[in-house]
Parts: sequence; structure tokens; C-alpha cells
Amino acid sequence: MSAPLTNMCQTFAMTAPPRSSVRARVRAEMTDQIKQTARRQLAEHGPDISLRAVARDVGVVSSAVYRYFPSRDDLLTALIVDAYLSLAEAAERAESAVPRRDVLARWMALGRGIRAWALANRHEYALLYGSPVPGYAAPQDTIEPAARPVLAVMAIIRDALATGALVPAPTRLPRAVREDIEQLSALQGWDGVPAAVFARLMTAWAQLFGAISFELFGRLQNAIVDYEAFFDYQWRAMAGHVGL
Amino acid sequence: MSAPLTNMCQTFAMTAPPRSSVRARVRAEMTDQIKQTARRQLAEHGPDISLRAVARDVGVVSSAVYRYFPSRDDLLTALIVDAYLSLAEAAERAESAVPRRDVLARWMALGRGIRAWALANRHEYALLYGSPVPGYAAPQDTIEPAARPVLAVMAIIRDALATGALVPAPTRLPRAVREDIEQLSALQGWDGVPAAVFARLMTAWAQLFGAISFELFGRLQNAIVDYEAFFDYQWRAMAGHVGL
DNA sequence: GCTTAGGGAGAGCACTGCTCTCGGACTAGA
DNA sequence: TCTAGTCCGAGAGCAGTGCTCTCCCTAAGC
Repeated sequence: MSAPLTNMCQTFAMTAPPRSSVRARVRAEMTDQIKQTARRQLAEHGPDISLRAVARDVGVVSSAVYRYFPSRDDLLTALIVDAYLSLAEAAERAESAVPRRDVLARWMALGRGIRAWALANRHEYALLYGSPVPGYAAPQDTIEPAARPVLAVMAIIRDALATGALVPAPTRLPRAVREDIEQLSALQGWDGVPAAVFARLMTAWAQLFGAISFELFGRLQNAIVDYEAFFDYQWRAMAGHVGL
Repeated sequence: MSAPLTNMCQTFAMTAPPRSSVRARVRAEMTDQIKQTARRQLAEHGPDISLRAVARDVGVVSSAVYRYFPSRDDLLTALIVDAYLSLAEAAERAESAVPRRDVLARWMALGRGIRAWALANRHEYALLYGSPVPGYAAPQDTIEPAARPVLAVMAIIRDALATGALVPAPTRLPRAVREDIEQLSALQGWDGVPAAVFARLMTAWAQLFGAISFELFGRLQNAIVDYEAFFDYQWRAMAGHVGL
């Protein structure tokens, strides 16, 4: 769309991608096609995606894929990063469709948005919040995208504090917990949120993903029929827990 | 134990396994050795246990293992069942070391016991509460062992209700939630526990495994230093949530 | 134009889960 | 005690995997 042409033979170019353009563009397209195919296979055939099968689907021999991703794990990492971004975007979109003033509604919308994304992208959710993939320790690339959803809920809490919708009850935290939380909020620039609220938020956050994982991983089968209602109930209870 | 003996040649025998005894005993031993080896590999080399590697370790050719487990998934299922039992046992042991009267202490001990087991058996925990294994839907064999830890917490709640340590505040539940919960408590013979308490217990339960998963799967890295203190804080908060 | 880098094709290695066939050992009935 | 049947390990083999290396053509840059 916004991509410029650096058709060689021409001397000028606007917003030129660095270095050789058509090569770079073709490369980017190929990279994208591989990721897209891998994502489709992930959705269809579960988490054990096969690099060879992806190559086959793309219409290329398996060794060719290694020109783009040095290993299967790197492909997986790319998928994970994309998935985090996709989740964050979905969550933020859901949350932003609600009047700014109504912080409880925003809280609910955010939780529901995350759950909806998880339901629609089960295997990607499992990749993000299930057991970590065998070989690899989440590389640096994933930690920033992983924080995005947390930022979204943080924004709600800060707004709630600012507007007075959330008045933190003075709570006593165990010293070790208080120290961890204070260090944390200082580091990330999340000052302004009292430690007690922060701690309760993290508790609720763990509950959120515990509840979604229970539902998605089949731990509530034969127990719950109306999953949505039960989720809503839990997430609303967590709102109460943090003080909303 | 109670089985009759068919030891030909001898008329008497104690603790005779049913039918052909030495065959059966050897078979049981082999089955056990395979499971044990698989469990060790699971602990050492992560969740991608290789049936061939297990066979190699046991000192037998790979096809021989299929005499005992029809497929890799069946071996995994056996490990899962054992893991559930191990977890339940550890949790119950921890909980039972505390005076019966002190229900809050029992609650805390149970949660800590579960977390301690998870820390000591990371990969087995991931097998139980992480993303489900690719191919297979948890077979019937696993659902009863999976319920054991829930029974343990239920016992605490019932005791707390009986002794008056837990007085359920009259809460309004959404209709759909109430229906699900009531059906559930009727089915399982868990009557006597008010729906509102039951629902809150399930919320806390999801929080528990959410928190443990966060810790084990590295989601709190660079955030929390004193994991144990933070866990305690959360689980105590959940005690408050259910009314303990 | 010539040199060089990019990248696909193909063969190959070591590994996997699983099947099948073979042959020896044990068990059970006569 | 002999015989029929059953159990079960060994081995070969199949289709698949991730990954490497070598070959060779094409596009890019001087």
C-alpha cells in the first residue's frame, strides 16, 4: 500500500526500504506467507506444526524455509509474537467500544475480549498461556508483546483511580509482597497505582487466565454448561476483588 | 491379594496374582519399569518423551514397548493418571498435617502442598494443567483421578460449614450460573454446600492454578522475586473470597 | 559485463511412532 | 510328559520429522 518503489533504473525513491527493494519485498512476502501457512496449520492440526508440511503447503522444498527461519522454534517464536499482538489488539478493540467513564464495563469488556480471542484462537492461546514449548525459553522478542494486554488492564485501573471510581482500601500487604510490587511498579513506570491495588490486580489477572485455561483445556467439561455466564460471573467477582 | 491361586504343582501360595502368576508379575514389573523410565525422561528432558528412548533406557527394542502400551499416547495417559494420584496424595498429606479445627490453616496447607508438588514436578504439572497434548482427548481413565484434588478442598469447605467457621453470605448468583452449580452439586453428591460458596470456590480454584501456571511457566519472571510469599498472599486472598 | 550474494532444489543424516513378521520361551490342558 | 497355544522380545521396514550441505540459477551491485 504505502510501499514505495525503488525500481532500480530509477534514481529516486520515497520512504525507501533499506537496500535492494524488490528482493526485500519478495523476501518479506515469502516470510509472511510462511507464517500465515504455519498459523493455518496451527489452527487446523494443533500445536505440532511440521516445518516440512508448511513448506509443502507453500509450494517449496523444506530446506528453502530455512532461508527465512533458522529453525522451527524461530518460526514458532514469530507466531507467538504475532499472537500476542493479535490478542492485545482484540482486547483493546473490545475495551475501547465502551464509554470511557464506565470503568466496570471497560473491565468486563476487556476480559470478555480476551476470552473471545482465546476461544477463536485456541491453539494460539495454548501457545501463549499453556505449557511452554519444549526446547525453548521465551526469547526477548516475546516479552514486550506479552506485556501489551497487561498494559490495557492497567490503563483501566489508572483511570478508575483518577476518576475516583476506585478508592483503594488501606490494606496491609506482607512485607515481601509489598517489596516486590513496589519494585515492579517503580520499574515499569506504573507508579500511582497503590501496591495493594496492584497486588489484587495481579491476583485477578491470574484468575482470568486460570479460568480461560480451565474452560479451553476441558477442565470444566461435564461441570459447566453456560461457560460464558460462568466466566462473566468470575470476572465480575474479580472486579469486586480489586475494588471496582 | 484376594485372588485365588492357580499355581500348578503347588497347592498353596500366598498373595497369588490371578491366573498365571510369574508371567503376570513379570509383566507388571515391566510395565512399571517402562512407566518409571518414561517419568524420569519426562522430568529430565521435558514433555517430548520418545518411546524409542524409553525403550533404549529400559534395555529393550522399541517394538517391545508396544506389548505393554498400544501407543505413545497410552503411555502418556498412564503417566497422567499416576501424576494426578501423586498430586492428590501430596496435597492430602500436606493438608492432613494441620489440626482439623483450623480450616484456614488447612486451606493454606492444601494450596501450598499443590504448589510444592507442582514445583517439584514441573513437567508433570504441565502435562496435567498446561495445554492438552496434541492428539488426544483426555480419556475416561483420567477424569476420576483429576477430581481427587477437588475432593480435598471440598472436604475443607464442608468442615468449615459444619463447624460454623464459614457462614455463607446470602449472595445473588446469575440464573445460568446458579443452575449449573446446582446441577453440579446435586450430581456429585456435594449437596450441603450452598451454590454461592460453590461458585466462589470454583473461582478460587481457577485462580490457584492460574497463579501456579504463571509462576511455573515463567510469566512472573522479572516481576516477582519472592514467589512463595506472593503465592501465599494470593491464596489467602482467595480464602477470604470464599468466606474463610 | 563481471562478481557476488540470495535462495530454491535435492540428497542425506539421524531421529521419531508404529507395523509386521519371526522365533524362542513360557503356560495350560491332555 | 507331551502338545497346542499364548506371550513377548528382536529385527526389518515404512513414512514421517528437523536440520545440514552441496549444487546451481538468478538477481543485485560495482
